[in-house]
Amino acid sequence: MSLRHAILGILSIQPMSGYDLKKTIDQSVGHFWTADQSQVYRTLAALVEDGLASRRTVAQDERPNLHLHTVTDRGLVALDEWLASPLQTPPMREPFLARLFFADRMPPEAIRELLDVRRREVSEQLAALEAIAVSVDDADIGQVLRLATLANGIAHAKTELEWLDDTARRLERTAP
Amino acid sequence: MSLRHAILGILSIQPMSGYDLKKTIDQSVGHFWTADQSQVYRTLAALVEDGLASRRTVAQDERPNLHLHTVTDRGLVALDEWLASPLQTPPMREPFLARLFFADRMPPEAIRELLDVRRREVSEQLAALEAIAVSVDDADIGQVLRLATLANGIAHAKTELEWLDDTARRLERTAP
DNA sequence: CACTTATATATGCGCAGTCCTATATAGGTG
DNA sequence: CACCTATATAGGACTGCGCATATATAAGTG
Repeated sequence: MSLRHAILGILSIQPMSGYDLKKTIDQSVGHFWTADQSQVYRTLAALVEDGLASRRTVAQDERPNLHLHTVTDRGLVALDEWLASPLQTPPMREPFLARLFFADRMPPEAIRELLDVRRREVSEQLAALEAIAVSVDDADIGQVLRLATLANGIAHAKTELEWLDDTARRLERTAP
Repeated sequence: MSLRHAILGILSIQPMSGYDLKKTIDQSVGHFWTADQSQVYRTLAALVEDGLASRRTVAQDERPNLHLHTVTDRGLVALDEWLASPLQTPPMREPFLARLFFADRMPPEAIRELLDVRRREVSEQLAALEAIAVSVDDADIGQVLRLATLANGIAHAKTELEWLDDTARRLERTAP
């Protein structure tokens, strides 16, 4: 649904090829959005088709040609409409919690292991986020907002780790 | 992917009709999973097709007939295999953060409003979760795990609210 | 020369899920 | 009697997306 809009947003800051767009998504907004490579190209094609972006083939000497994508005026309007449109909370779907909910079918040590694996994953995520985050003084609104999205991921990762500790403790107190 | 398994899990606790299953999903696991009604029926049909569940038509006097679904032995095996299988973290997708990331295209008061709307939504979610949560002493492992999934939602909701406060404060300090 | 890697774009296949609509039974309400 | 609500099941159309694969250019490596 809003990969379209995320792409419009990125292209509105910096026109680029599908290839660079995929890399930008992974690097700059990867902490709150992911996109399959083929889906990026498909979505770009759809945006051009709908007149929200335009493409210009750029010949390169030492690399294959690329399509440079730029947001059109109509694209900017669509982007701003999306930004101003009512928030619709996406359907909750937490596969890890789904497992935990039914995990009492497994022996206690398997449950502990499940929590441990989760802890390792979240720890890695947290480390990756903290490696990106930099404190900025004298920031403009855009920088503050972008940093806030990072801070969001960091805060939730820390909460998840605390909750894992708490849950593991409760389990130890319960398991025989 | 794991609606199949969530359904197997629920049916392993209590055999029921598709209709009741949909209600159970909304009420009991709604804080970490949602499912469309038609998808519930389709998934049930697929489970029966694959021999993981069986259905028995139950005639009712004062209501339409229903299909009572029970997990088969093979279904229980599939459920346990899923529980023991490696966790695969789902792709990150946070539409709200996506918006916030590009929100500096909007005037400051629209950004404030975006944060406020989010705060109201999360507050409601938190209230709903806290209304369900009950403290239980003398709980078995299953109860501890089920409560933990609730506690997870509550912890993250609180974190989100704190982060919203923090972000709003930073914005006030930045905006002219 | 064959192979691998990076750059760059794109299609085919198929699944899971959403939205909408249809169908049927039965009780309650105006 | 018409209408609404709850119970109960299900199909059609469509979308977004993931995975695999194909294609092409060019540089570097063994």
